[in-house]
Order: sequence, then structure tokens, then C-alpha cells
Amino acid sequence: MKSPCPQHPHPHRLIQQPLSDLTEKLRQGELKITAPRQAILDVLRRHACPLTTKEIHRSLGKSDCDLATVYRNMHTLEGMGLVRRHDFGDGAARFELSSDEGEGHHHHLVCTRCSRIVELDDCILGDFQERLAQRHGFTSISHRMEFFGICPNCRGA
Amino acid sequence: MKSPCPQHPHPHRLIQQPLSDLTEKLRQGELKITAPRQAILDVLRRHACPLTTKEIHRSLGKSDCDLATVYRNMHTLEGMGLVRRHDFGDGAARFELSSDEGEGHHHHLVCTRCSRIVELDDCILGDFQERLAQRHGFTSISHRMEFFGICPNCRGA
DNA sequence: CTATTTGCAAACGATTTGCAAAACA
DNA sequence: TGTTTTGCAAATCGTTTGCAAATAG
Repeated sequence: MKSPCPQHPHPHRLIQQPLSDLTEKLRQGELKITAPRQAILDVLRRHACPLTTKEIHRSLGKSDCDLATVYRNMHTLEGMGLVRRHDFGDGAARFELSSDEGEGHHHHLVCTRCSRIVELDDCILGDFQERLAQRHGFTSISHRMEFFGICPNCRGA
Repeated sequence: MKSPCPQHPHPHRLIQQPLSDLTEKLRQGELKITAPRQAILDVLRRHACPLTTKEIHRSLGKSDCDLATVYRNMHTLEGMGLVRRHDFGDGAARFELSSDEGEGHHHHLVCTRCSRIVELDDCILGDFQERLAQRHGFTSISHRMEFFGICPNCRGA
């Protein structure tokens, strides 16, 4: 899988939470507001699709920091629900800012040739997942789901 | 996530394809019939849930082989559709024999505490996936999906 | 001032690979 | 015998971690 986040983001998904809001969330999470953290959030803020840790690291301009710091922060931010982790099966975790008030999550349709990513609408698994949990007596249920295929461009259509 | 494949397999899922059938499939795939390959298939055959490469390796009795050989073979076998790869998000790929004539695939419900794995019935995504593909002009579409939760035992119910 | 966070380098775990020897067809 | 497969060891890649120095509040 090649590099992600096409140069043509999906406008309807562009999350324009002001950086100040994100900073505020850090504060609420009792996290210190450091340059690396702000920079990471800022990078995510201006991207419409999930980024690899390494990509985030590369995108940090000025306030560059160690790659390990990015990893540590992705952990922390995921833990407090500020970012969402995705796994496209290529061995590198990808992260996306959680849409504003963490309600509906969504999934992706990934082109296996060019890595174009289509952000899908809200997840359709809600009911099914609930029934599943009940049927098997599971609690705290969640899921992971992504779609793969070949996009119109790559098919040469 | 701890060790997988509970001691209580799900009987309705126990695939009892005779080893000879699997061997035959190797032959059709123009693969040489080697001790490691037979042993790997035999291990998978007698397990009702996905196994890690390392677990497969451990389970090989007599005809032990190098771990690298297992990795190489899992690749090959996956390539020819004899086994199916699953990703439970813990960094280790898991493999399962494809159910007999590779028709309906299925997914899993994994306990995040004890790693118990419930094999779910045939996938419900068929239609949805098709519509998705059409809507976005994608071809060769596929997906990855797993459910996670806490099983009745672990919840202490 | 004190707990948190960072940089750096080393450690890790899963997986892959190069190459010569061994095994199938 | 010719090609595929294996063993072994070394290499890769994403990610994690220990520790002392830097920093936010």
C-alpha cells in the first residue's frame, strides 16, 4: 500500500474544529499542553483522512519532535478519545481526529492500488452489533471494519 | 490479548475436511507436497478457530519446521485460497482453513479479556458491500470486520 | 517545585529475505 | 535432474521502553 491521504480530501469530512477547542480538550483531559501535542492535533485537523504515525511525524513542521513522542501521544490521545485508530491491514496504524462530539464513528473504503481513501457515512452496524452482543452475552462490544477495492481511477475506467 | 483457540471449540464449525482432500488441493495448486505443508494443514484442520503463525508452529509435532517456513507457507496457502487470514488487531495474523468450497466467509467475536473466540455465522455485509462498490465505482471489493467485547465468563456474570 | 513529557538510543516482536543445501516430481 | 522448498541467520519495519534532561502548571 502506498502513501495515503490523497491531495483531494473529502470536503464534507474536513473537520474544522478550531485548534483552540482541541487544546481545551487536552486541558480537560488533564494533559499538559505541549508543542508536540498541539502540532500533532493541528496536523490531524487539516487532514481529511487517517494518517500514519510516520506521516504525522513528517507533517510536523516547525515544532518537530521525536517519532517516539508521536507514538506516545497517539496512544494518549486515543485513550482520551480525541483521535480514532484505524487499521488498513498494512501494518501501520492510522489516526484521525474523532468527529466532533464522538458520536457516530465511520469506516473507510480503501483503494488497494493507489491507497485512495473514501470516508464512508456513519456506521450501519449499530443494531446488528447490539443483537450480536445480546445473543452471545457479550458486553462492551465494539468492532473494526474496513472495505477494500480498486477505485475508478486505478481500474482505468 | 492472551492465547487464542479455547479448549472448547465450536463443534458446528469444526472443519473435518480429510487431510487427503487438502493435499489434493495442494496438488491442484501445483504446489509440492512437503512434510511442513501437510503438517500445517493438519494443525489447522483440527482447530476450530484462527491460529497465530507462532501457534501453528508450536503445534507442529513431529514434522517440525522453521518458523520462517510456516510464514512462507501461510502466504502461499492464503494466496491459493486454502486458508483465510484474520486480524484481531493485536499485531499477529491468524489463520483458519477456508470453509469447504470457499463460498461464505464469516467473522469473529473476540473477548478482549480471555481471547475466547466466537465464530459467527455467514457475513451479513454482502448486499451492503455491493451497493457500496457501485456507489463509489469500486471493483474487486472486499472487507475486513471483527467484533470485540467481554464474554460472559470474564464479565463474571 | 514537582509531576509530566520529551529526546535518544536500545529493545522488541512479527514478518521477510538471501543464500546454499535438501527435497519433491 | 531441474525446480521448488527449506533451514538458518541476518535484516526490516512498526512500535515500545528505560532513563536522564527539559518543561508545563
